[in-house]
Amino acid sequence: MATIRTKSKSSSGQAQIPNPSLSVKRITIVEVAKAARVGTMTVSRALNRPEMVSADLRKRILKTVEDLGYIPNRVAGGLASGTAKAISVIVPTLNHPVYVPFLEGLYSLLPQEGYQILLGTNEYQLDAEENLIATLLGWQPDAIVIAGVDHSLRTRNMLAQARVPVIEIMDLTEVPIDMNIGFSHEQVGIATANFLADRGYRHIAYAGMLSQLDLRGAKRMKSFVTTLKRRKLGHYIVSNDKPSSIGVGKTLMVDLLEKHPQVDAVFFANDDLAAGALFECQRRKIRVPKDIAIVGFNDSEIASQVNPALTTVSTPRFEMGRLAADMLLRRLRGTRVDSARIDIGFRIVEREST
Amino acid sequence: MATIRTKSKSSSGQAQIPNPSLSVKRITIVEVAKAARVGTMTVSRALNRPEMVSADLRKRILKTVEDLGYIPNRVAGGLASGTAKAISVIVPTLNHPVYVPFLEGLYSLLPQEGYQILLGTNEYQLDAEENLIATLLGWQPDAIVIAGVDHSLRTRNMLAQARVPVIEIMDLTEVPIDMNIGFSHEQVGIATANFLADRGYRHIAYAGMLSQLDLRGAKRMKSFVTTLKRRKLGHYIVSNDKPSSIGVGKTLMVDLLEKHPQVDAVFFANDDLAAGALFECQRRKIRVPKDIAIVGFNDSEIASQVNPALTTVSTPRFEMGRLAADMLLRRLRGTRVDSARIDIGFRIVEREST
DNA sequence: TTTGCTTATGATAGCGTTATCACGATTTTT
DNA sequence: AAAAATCGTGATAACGCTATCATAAGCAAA
Repeated sequence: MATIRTKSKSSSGQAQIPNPSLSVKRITIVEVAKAARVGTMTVSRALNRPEMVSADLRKRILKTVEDLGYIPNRVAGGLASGTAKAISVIVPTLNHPVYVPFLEGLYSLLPQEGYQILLGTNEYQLDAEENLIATLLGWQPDAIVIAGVDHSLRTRNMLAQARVPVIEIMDLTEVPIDMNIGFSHEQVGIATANFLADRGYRHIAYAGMLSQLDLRGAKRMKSFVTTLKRRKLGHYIVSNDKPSSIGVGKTLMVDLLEKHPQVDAVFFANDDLAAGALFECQRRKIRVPKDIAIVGFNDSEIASQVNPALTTVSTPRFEMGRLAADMLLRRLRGTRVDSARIDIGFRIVEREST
Repeated sequence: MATIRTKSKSSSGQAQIPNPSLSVKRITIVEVAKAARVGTMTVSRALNRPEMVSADLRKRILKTVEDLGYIPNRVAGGLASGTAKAISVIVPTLNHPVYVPFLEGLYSLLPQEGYQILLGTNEYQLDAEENLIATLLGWQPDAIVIAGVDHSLRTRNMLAQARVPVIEIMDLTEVPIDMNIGFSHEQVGIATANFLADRGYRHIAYAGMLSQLDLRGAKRMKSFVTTLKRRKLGHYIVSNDKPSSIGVGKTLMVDLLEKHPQVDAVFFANDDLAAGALFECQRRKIRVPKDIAIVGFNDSEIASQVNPALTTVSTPRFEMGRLAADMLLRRLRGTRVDSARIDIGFRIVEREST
């Protein structure tokens, strides 16, 4: 099937906007002040602390601002005030269902308080993280949000020296750099192992990425396996180091069935993987949960919609983002934040796949 | 199933970082210059245009920078140079499978060239778009990327007056503000209608959101229906104004089967909706494509993985992002960009659901 | 040798805001 | 009525960097 493009004149001529260097001078606060016959400070106040300016003057200034189409230069304002009204956010990747809901949680609160989010992704490379943080710190953010609690020493130092609120999310640590919101991945592994063992499964596998690529998954895997061992049950591991996706879930399932045909339950590193595995079972007419039970992780939408619906571990990602934003805002307002470390918990959601 | 939290001391005491206002003075370029016994300009050059500084001096300066842990203040630099090295990006929402791959395309090129992405979402509200743009323009971005080609007059004016490269994406228009990369949603509607009609389907439906919430979907729907009419085929529409998701796909399918039981093919506004509908068919033992054919839109991963795999319209989202980034970078480097409007096309991918 | 041309470095003046202090004009208190 | 406090406004000096011009040193050309 060939790519379809519009038949007619597909691409028109030159770009229409002239060279910016020739452009007319932008309107600054000085122009506004002149036009409104006041000082620049009064304009600044009318915009930022309206209650400090008398009602009629404020009205006049706001009208002038509107008429001239003045847009305050945040870069200049940031330099002058020392606070750029920006918050740096570092996540491993956007290409994973976990981080988007978390970001939406942040976006649901921060912009309306005037904060711009500066998003950086390190694509799971720990060394890239250091550069990324240096870059993001250069914007003089008012706070930093970073996924995970396992950072290089240099990263920790840079973050601590930034002398700015830092919040580590998605995982828990006993020694946060500053604030920390998340849940215990070790506990997830234990709970899931017990859940499956209690339901009578005897040959239980973990499937996901390992090592650097999914540090938190590795934590779940470790405690999952330890728990199974303690309960003297068969345990198996299949892994794949490609970025997580439905297709990789299929591969993992194929792999698992080949290597360990006796397996009767699998805990996947996330719901996409679990769904991919489920689809593969459908194709092979393997009955879920009768022949094999599947447990996902995150409670993404897909988990509740497939047939059979997936048992999974519900993690409050949106809420984590919102709570993180809320804690930061309170901290930035100067309010004391009394718990620097919040265990937001998780829940096993039992559906039809176990 | 109760939420599980770590048993022990769940939240520890106070945040560890002291009040920023008490903090020691940050290291600036002046400190570096003093320590390296050079002028500030030489430090600036050593960092930004290393070829302008003699090799030994450069080495000394870079070592000093390293020793002191100096991080250049981009806000100050941006103010001084007039270019903040930032690019504003406006998308409707993150909560939709289309925008993330597009953003990844941008992220695959812009940060490595030193540009920070300033991301804003308007959650589909056109009036929010104006505020958002004003906010983002305040950062003096070097360029602006915006999803869609249908903007309010005010928005168009603000963008044009910003005197900065603007690139509209995801859709095509004859009158771009500046640059434009996308494909024709009208053509998608026509092509899909013809595709289904040619395969013998006679009672064909469109299912998706309508109106403001999905302007581009509405364009597809319109030309889809027009084409069906021209071919004298039955056409039906079901819609729902909740944000698109797998669950909504199920609802739409339920709705459709109830209102128009004679339907034999459906074109969904995206793959998530289509997948949700497919899952509902599975539950009801409706055979796809025998009883009803399903076509999705976007070629997201889920489309190729479900059973039966979904026929869908492949849209190059990542590539669109990458191409947009590439065009912007060339423009920012001063190179002439010879086509201001690119029709990137689409492809119907036939799989098992038709 | 003198002149001119590079090249490497530094001094200085902004960039567009906001913090701060100062100053009248009011209002309140004594 | 005088003194004190409060309020609204503006002048000015940063904020930390880079553009620009000036200068010194080195070297080639005349």
